[in-house]
Amino acid sequence: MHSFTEENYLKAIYHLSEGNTMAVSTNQIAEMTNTKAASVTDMLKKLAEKKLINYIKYQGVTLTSTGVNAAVNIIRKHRLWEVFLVEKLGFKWDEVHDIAEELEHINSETLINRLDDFLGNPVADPHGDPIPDRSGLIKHKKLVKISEMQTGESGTVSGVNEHSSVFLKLLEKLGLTLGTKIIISELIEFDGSIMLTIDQKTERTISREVAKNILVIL
Amino acid sequence: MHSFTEENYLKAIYHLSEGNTMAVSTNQIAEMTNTKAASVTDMLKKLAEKKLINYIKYQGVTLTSTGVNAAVNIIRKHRLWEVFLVEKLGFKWDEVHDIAEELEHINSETLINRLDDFLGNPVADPHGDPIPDRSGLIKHKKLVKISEMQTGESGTVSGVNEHSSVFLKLLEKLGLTLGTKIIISELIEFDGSIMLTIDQKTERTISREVAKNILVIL
DNA sequence: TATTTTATTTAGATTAATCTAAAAATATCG
DNA sequence: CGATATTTTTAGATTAATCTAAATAAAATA
Ligand SMILES: [Mn+2]
Ligand SMILES: [Mn+2]
Ligand SMILES: [Mn+2]
Ligand SMILES: [Mn+2]
Repeated sequence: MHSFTEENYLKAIYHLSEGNTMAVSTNQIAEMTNTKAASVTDMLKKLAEKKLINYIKYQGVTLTSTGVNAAVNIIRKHRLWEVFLVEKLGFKWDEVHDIAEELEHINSETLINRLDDFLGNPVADPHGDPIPDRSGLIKHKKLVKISEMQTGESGTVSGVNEHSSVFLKLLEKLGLTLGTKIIISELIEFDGSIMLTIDQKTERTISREVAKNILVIL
Repeated sequence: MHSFTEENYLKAIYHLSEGNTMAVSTNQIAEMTNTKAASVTDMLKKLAEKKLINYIKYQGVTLTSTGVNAAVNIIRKHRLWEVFLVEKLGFKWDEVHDIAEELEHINSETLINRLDDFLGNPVADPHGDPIPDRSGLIKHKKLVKISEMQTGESGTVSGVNEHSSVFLKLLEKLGLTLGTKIIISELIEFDGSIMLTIDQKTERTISREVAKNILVIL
């Protein structure tokens, strides 16, 4: 199969491709993988050789369909392990990412499919991100940033754009964990901060910066 | 911490040291790790440098107490993951070793201790091998090979000396899985094979070779 | 468009883990 | 004990992944 390192590059390219249709640049990959551009170029040659990416010198890269499959499979494993850690071992949602970074490289189709069944075939990980099924299919939900909502609109917190432990801990403190129902009560013009009602009870104001990183289903 | 490879060498040295008090030889390690003696020598220098082994040129190696701790911790992880795979994911006892070889290198003290609790702090893995507790303590049971038992003696199958899938599948076919009660009915002088009664019901003959690899508690 | 800045690639080294072949040490046996 | 066989170590290469510094291509800007 692919090496630990190759897998991490594939995953990085996949995440950088999400949303935009553009090719991914060498520097973007270097930043995401904490390496230098020269190292990335070397690896890109190798991945292109293996037909996992489309690579033209100076023009950036896209994943081939084989490459997408490989990346999605790693993401499937990552997210299922995160669910396991939270649901079965009692970890908190801000504690599981680093361990899942290791577990996602364990190689066994049977293992991951049995884990999937054991967990009850979850559709989302502890951060609300969708879990690809065993055929690689991802069911994306229509999510909106709180910062894009209008006064009076309501929704359910269902995802985050920022996965750092500090941010996730903050959301807990604010009572804005997944599943929480919110209603926008006021948009403060002065600094863009947002007043909202949480679970029909608490009234709270959050900064635009925080609002941009919380995703809701309307 | 230690690299994947270093961990595998430590584990190999530990297993080769079990039982005998002698120092372990370069060739033994090479055989166990599927490498060549020259590669082993290189690694031994490195492990000695890190104070994980006592190494004198041409004289073989022993683990230091730091080395033993490291090795025991890997074995703890290996065996707990094996229990998880069998008890929670429904794998059979002959299917889990290779996956556990990968999982044993996942680095998280918290993870493994929570897994331990989740599994109900098992004392033995699916092959009957003892699981070190979080302080590294191993409770060895007094086990006897069937080949060393006398006519009339009885006991409970509680371990194996051979972990290959073919052997484990054979034991299942013979009805000699862990927990099975046996009574020695006759020792066949001609070829050393052994007749025994399984669970007070079935009468069976097994070869000396098979008998040598089944361990019982009297 | 020419110049300057930025991004990317190449060249050349380094480190970890491995190997083969040769040299050196130890063990075995007549 | 000394010759022979075995084991272990050293020497020198190789491969994967990384780096720094220099060269080159592309993009931005004056
Ligand atoms: Mn994650
Ligand atoms: Mn996640
Ligand atoms: Mn095992
Ligand atoms: Mn086992």
